[in-house]
Amino acid sequence: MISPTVEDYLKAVYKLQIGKEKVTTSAIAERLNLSNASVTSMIKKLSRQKFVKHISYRGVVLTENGEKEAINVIRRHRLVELFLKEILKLDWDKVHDEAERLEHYISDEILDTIDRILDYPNTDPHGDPIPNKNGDFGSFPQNNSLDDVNVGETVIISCVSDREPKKLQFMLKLGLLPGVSITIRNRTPFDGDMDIKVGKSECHLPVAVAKSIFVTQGDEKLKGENIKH
Amino acid sequence: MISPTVEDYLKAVYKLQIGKEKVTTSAIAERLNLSNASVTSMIKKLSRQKFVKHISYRGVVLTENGEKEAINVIRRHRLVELFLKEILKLDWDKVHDEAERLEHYISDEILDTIDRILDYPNTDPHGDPIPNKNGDFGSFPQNNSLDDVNVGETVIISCVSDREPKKLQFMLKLGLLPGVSITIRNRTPFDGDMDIKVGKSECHLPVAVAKSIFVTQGDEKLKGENIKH
DNA sequence: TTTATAATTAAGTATAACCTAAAAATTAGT
DNA sequence: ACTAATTTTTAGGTTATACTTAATTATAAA
Repeated sequence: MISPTVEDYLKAVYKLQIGKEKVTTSAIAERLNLSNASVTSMIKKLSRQKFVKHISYRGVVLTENGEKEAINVIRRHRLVELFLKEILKLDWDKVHDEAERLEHYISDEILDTIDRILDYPNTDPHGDPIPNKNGDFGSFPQNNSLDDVNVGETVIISCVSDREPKKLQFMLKLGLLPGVSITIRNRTPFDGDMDIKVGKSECHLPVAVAKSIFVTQGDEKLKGENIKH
Repeated sequence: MISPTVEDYLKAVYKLQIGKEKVTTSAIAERLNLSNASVTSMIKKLSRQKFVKHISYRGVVLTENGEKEAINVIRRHRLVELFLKEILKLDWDKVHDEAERLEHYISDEILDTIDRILDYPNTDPHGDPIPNKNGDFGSFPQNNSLDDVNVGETVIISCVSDREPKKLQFMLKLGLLPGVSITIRNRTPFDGDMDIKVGKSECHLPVAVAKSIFVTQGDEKLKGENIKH
């Protein structure tokens, strides 16, 4: 069996690996808030178990099997999140932390069931894609950070980063949810904060929040078809 | 925090304590399949944490707090079982094992929610009572083992023991579910097997199964009002 | 009162996951 | 290319949880 801790490492490597070909020890250490030494020794274990390929001093890459396991945890996490939100009506900003625990204890049978109940969804409550049972994510349009969008442009929120309940509550208050269209009105020089239009109202967005919101161009096809709020 | 293992011990003590005033080390050891020595050392730990009162060589009793925690785990277990059966439509004989794991990881908030969704039920899928949030079980009529019922009597199944999927599948096949009325037709001498009438059909019941079925007298009020199959 | 049974203590194993400090390898700056 | 700074690894722990067998001690039964 694969321990919760190992699952967390695999998930971390998977996420850090996106767009790169190697993941460094210190990147993992930083993400999981551990010392480099701890990470090195866990890497050795993961390597022994053939979840990663490790070249000393050169970082790690997930093996095919490691990636399979990582995607599986992500699938469990995101399906559980959506289940908690849609079926149990848990608050948007709370589902992440609950799923973070439960993802390690959901059996395949239960997972299949909630997948069916939710009608095989493609995105979780934050807009992140849910891989299907085979580990395929389907095709999603390119995402940019809202922080990188030019003044005057109109974009659609595709997903928001999920780990900070405080930020999520703030976004919820402003209606900044996946699927929502917004226009950049203005940018404050120096600090990078922005004024945006959401629906009919205007509001001010700290740059830290903008960095946590990912968007697609307004004219592109809406990301995901089953977004439910 | 209270570990899954400790929760299992508390549950075991609680169940063994019913009808007795002390629980012995060996009774716990037998139920959990552990050596007496292991149990003794865990008892010391539980005692330090004030979950049990232990008098050396004389057995243990749950403290008020220990009982509270035990009932809480039982509540989580039974609500999860019912949730899995009623909402996720998991097979009757599978819910016990799944709940055995999940009971340790369900937050209060999620538990409250499933309690509400199930409309504050009183009994789990095997007919066992579910304590409410305050730890009260409500009043349930006296249960006897089907094995103790005389030939000719008609009784209603109140609950069945939940830990043996094989037995549960057998009962399910014969329609022996909580709430169902049965009549004892005949008993085989020596082995104690019985012939019973369930609905319109007659069937033969091994004594081992009869011992796992608990019943109330047919004329008494039906145990629990919210039994759903 | 001896004997059988049950419970406890002693001593140790196994696993999992983490740490600091020191050493070694790599990378960056000049 | 060489030195310095940074990163990674190794060495050598710690802590926590939960289990074991074998030997001892206490209790209960004959």
